[in-house]
Amino acid sequence: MPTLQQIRYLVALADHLHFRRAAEECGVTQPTLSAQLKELEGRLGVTLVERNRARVILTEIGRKVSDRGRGVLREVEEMRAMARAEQAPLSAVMRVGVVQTLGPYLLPLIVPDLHANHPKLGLYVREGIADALVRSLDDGALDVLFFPLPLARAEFETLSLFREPIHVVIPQDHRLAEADQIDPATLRGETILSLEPGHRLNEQVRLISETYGAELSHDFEGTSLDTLRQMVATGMGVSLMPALYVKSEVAHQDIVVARPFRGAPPSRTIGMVWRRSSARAEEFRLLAGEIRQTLKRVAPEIAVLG
Amino acid sequence: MPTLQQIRYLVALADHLHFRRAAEECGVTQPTLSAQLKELEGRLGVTLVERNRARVILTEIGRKVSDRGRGVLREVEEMRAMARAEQAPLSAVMRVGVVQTLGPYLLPLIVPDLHANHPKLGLYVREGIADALVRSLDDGALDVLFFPLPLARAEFETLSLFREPIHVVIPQDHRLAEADQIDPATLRGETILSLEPGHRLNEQVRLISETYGAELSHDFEGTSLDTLRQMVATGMGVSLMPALYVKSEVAHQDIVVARPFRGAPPSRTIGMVWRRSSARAEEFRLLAGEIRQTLKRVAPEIAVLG
DNA sequence: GGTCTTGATAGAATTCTTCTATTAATGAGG
DNA sequence: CCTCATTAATAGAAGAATTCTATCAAGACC
Repeated sequence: MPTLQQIRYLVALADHLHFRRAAEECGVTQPTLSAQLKELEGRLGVTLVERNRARVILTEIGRKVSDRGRGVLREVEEMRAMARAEQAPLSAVMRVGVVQTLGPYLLPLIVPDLHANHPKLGLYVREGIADALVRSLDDGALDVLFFPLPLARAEFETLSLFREPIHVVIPQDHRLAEADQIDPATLRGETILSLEPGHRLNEQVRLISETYGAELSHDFEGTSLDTLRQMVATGMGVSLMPALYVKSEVAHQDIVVARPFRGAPPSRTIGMVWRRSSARAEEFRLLAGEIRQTLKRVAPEIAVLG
Repeated sequence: MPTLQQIRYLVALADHLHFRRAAEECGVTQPTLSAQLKELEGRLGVTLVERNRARVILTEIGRKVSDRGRGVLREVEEMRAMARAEQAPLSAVMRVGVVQTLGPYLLPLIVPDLHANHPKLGLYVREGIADALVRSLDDGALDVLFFPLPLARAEFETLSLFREPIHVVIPQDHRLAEADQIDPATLRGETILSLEPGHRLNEQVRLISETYGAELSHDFEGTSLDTLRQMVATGMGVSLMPALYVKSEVAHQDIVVARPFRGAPPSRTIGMVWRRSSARAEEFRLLAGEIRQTLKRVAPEIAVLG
């Protein structure tokens, strides 16, 4: 196989048609370039250059090979440029996974700031349910997750971002809507609508329901928080939804209303998760810091952690 | 600069996601591949691979770099293939220069055979007058010439192909047309039309005219043999033209006729010329051999040499 | 808890690359 | 015609790099 160095020498020679000057451009001596060019000819099995003593002429094949060589060197240069760009943190594509119950309501809050501060940071976002995300993170298809904690996996490193209160979502004319805050005890006997199993939020809602003696509906399970909200609006029951969803989709309309719990509200903790072996851990921590700053400003209703 | 070897290793690792197997494919030991990959990461300044002990995962940039690397290796492979194809003689582009008074009448005779025997031989043909052709050969724009000999240039190597008789071309009703062959002495006093200066044929015609006491016309000089033939047809004079042109353009029509000289006819010798330093000399000799064979068959009126 | 597999590491051997010094060939100029 | 300058090739030594063998450390698996 020819070496890149040899290709460099050939291209330089094609440019200068002069051994000494070509060698100079490559920062080597003329015998070095002579020898390597001969070696290249040997490896390719063809004569690339007519050495005329008086003059240097590329053969037809020499011209073709050096043209191709130019392409090779250009590609290698681009490869190096890619790597250089990567070295500046938060300036390359980051493949992000986020649970469905969070992505559409969190990302619009943080992405504008991120984009403004790091215009070269590309976010490739994939939404999914817990299982699929963890698998993708594991096999390297994703770099980092925004995910409900805790997530007990030794090979992952996690970092808490914020605690997001769970609110009660009820029809506007529901009896519970009368109070500004919901006493957990008043949930007893209510029908709670929840997402289908597989969502982390489903488990959490089930837990809260059990704790306060509410009935978890198994007949109707939503595939998204939006369908769940529609179901609540038809009077099929009430639901428990995270604060960022409420902020985004419930607060500004009035078919259903959201009420916080009284006292210490149930909440879910959202954090970032990446492979412990990831090369970009530092970058993720940097990112977390910025996200916290942004959230403190744009979403005071959640408790930023760390 | 990364080396091609390192790129090979990275691509192999990207394929196998396994150091030992990747090393095996590359025909080296695992520590070699490990070390070179680390070296590559050092040179690029980025982490390409997450070394998880349990598993190997490419980083995002690692994927991008290895994809680019695949492109680099492919280009290098094509370069090698080009060189390999070149090694089979008469299978690459040959840049041929030929004098205007010969090209259109010789090449149709020899190209069909050449193409049949060497389908991959590409002939790039450029016609021109002597001076321009010699300059192009000299500076490497052409590989070989078909050219009237002798051509005394120490840096060129020549090889005779054939001797082409010069015929007398005359209007059909001309007094000279009565005989089957022309006695040179009968040319005395005739007006001879010739090509403009710069053509080798012009010099030769002038010489013959002087020898036999004919008048070389300076008022009308043709830029091509075809215009010369038209001028002969209008009765402006007679002309001297080489046998292959006669065969091609005069024999099958009857406004003008061609007559050979009686006895030892004047002739021009056509040969091949290339730079002594050319890498393809052997190929040219091979080519000459085939051309001679072909000409013996398709053009018995010329004397094949060598 | 032992065994197997995997990739990293250390140090030696070898192979490649490059350098300096010199030679051979060519062309220019007196 | 004879130097002088220029150019690329060559030889041999020095230096750099790659690769190898042997070994280690960390998980995975039973």
